Amino acid sequence: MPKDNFSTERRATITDVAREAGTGKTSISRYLNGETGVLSTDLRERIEEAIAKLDYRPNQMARGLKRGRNRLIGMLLADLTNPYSVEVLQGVEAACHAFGYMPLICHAANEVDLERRYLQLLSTYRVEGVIVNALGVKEETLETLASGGVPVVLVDRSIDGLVTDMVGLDNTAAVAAAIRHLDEQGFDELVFVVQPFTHVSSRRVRETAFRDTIGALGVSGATVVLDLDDDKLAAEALAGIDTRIGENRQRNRRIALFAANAPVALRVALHMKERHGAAWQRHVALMCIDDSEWAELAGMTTVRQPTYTIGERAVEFLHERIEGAVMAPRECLLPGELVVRTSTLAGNI
Amino acid sequence: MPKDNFSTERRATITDVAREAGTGKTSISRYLNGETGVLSTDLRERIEEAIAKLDYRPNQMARGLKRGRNRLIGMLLADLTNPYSVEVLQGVEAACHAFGYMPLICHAANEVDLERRYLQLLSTYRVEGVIVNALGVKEETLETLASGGVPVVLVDRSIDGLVTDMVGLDNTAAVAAAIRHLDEQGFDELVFVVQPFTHVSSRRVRETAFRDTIGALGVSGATVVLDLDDDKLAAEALAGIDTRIGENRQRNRRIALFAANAPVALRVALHMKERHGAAWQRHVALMCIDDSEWAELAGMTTVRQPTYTIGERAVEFLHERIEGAVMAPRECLLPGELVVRTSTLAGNI
DNA sequence: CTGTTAGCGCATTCAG
DNA sequence: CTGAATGCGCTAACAG
Repeated sequence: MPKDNFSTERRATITDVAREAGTGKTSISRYLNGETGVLSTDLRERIEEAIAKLDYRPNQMARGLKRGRNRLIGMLLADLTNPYSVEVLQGVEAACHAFGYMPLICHAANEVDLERRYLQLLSTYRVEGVIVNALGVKEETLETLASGGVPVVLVDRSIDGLVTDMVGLDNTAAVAAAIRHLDEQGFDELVFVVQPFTHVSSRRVRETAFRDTIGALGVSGATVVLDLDDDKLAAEALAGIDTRIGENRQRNRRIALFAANAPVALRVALHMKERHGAAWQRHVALMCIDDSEWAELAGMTTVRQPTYTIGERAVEFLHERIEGAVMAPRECLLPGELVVRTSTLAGNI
Repeated sequence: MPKDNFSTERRATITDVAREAGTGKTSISRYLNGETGVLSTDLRERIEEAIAKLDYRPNQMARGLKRGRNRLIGMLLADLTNPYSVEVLQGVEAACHAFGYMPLICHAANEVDLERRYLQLLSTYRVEGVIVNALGVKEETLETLASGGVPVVLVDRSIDGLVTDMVGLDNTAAVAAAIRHLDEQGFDELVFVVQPFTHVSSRRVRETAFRDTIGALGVSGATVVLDLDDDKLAAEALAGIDTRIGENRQRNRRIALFAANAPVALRVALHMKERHGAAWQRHVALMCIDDSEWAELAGMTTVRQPTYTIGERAVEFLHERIEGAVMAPRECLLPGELVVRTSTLAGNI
């Protein structure tokens, strides 16, 4: 407990400190801003004492008001439930610290309305920039921010009609690598399982890459859309997968399921377990993009995204823009890493 | 895009709006604060027009500076990697919205230093209250906040020497229920696996409850400390568990592992898988507190915490304090729910 | 019903 | 080297 902190209610202000130190506010301000060497040793000591005694902390709000910059940046996340988001977040946080920013984290919980509300809120807090990983915000919503001089960098997905910096996985390469692996392991038929993808660029790119790659490789396969938010549709999709598996079995063809991300993979896995029991992995091969914590436990092959780096890079881009860099929008596509586990190994199925 | 938003750089201020609407700032302020009915229809319309035209957004910072309250509350999380945290967070967010707060989320990534830094940062941003789920912050650190008039509510764990509102799981009851279940299923020996628990109250309580309950029930058992941050120590602990399993096997006694939380359970599960192969669950029964997403996939029995409610309740408590409620510190212990899955069923092992 | 005035806590000229 | 004065955007008295 700070000595005799009698001022139990109001926090000390710069004025209090100045009075306590027997000087003017300016000197305190100078001290705070590290304009050291410009202050006599004597004065500096008095200031330090006063600050300690009063347990003074400069008010960032007031500071921001004056300077016009509050070191706040917004981070809009579509879904913290997805480990991907948390991992990216860690990179963002680390980088923020390095640059002296404070991230204002907004979790939209997959609700488009919330996304819009948060974006507005962020703008009222005058964040200096925004990192967006959103589900459905429209170009216009972000555009008003951007045209207000607030830099925006997109993570994982781009947004139609909006040209800004963006950083994410090199989906095309990742999908191709995955399929090549599956092909090498001798699977005859691939099923790509993905959430409704028309409005989410990364899903769209993955799906396209899937079709392109199997086409190029001459592997047979199809896309199945799995809507995790609609039980009825989901059930149908899963049933469809079951039939497909059955057919291929009969014809003695080896089939592999390729989930577009971890949530999809989990849903599929749960279904397969329900259908085939605890040993479901002996019946069907499953792999996915995103290396979630249970992947190792399930022995599931995945493509690991460089999530941490993605977060860092996003902040770097943002920082440059905040500092006034003016250049054409950049797109940073980082490579994924194929993590082969038993689920897709030739001998296993 | 807002009409002729020429002011591409500076955001419009209340003064701009006043000028545009041909009135004074006060009226604008009144309009913003919903003091409607106090404004003539004509004036109100002009204000609305001006606001729309200028795409004006009140500056929360300035607002907070004046009012002395910025509607910001801090949320300090020890570890977002733990699904528990994310779930609590969702409750917090929902409640914040209901009350009109904006949560400033700080993720300490299990680093005590970061926790302290964040707490300081929060105080410089003049948050109106703080919700803390921390690993190692000391009583003093929080005390300076609390004595500065900033309400604090603790989540999941209490802190020695600090008396504040706290909300979490009823650990004692949860552990007892779990052990009763294990006992009913005929396990002869229980091993409680927990991270170093001396400094984390919830772990301590769980461990005590474990010993008390097996004592009362006359079940044999022991506690094993598993330090997830120290590979060497962890390996030893896991080896210890292995021996224990071996011994009990020889004597034909049925043994069950009870992990104190999800991260511990995952670590144990991975080890068992490595040791006994994919069918490890046929060799050893494992259950834990925290119902993570992979628990269902692994068919693992758990105690599900009312995470969402915990988050909500925390905000409610905080809100009351912020509104000035003065009363003795409260402790809100919510009941867990035993989720029985195959991992601990009598016939399974 | 409406506008004027005076700060909130701080950083920044500009004079000593 | 130091301090007094000014204003950031906004709200809250206080007058009209």
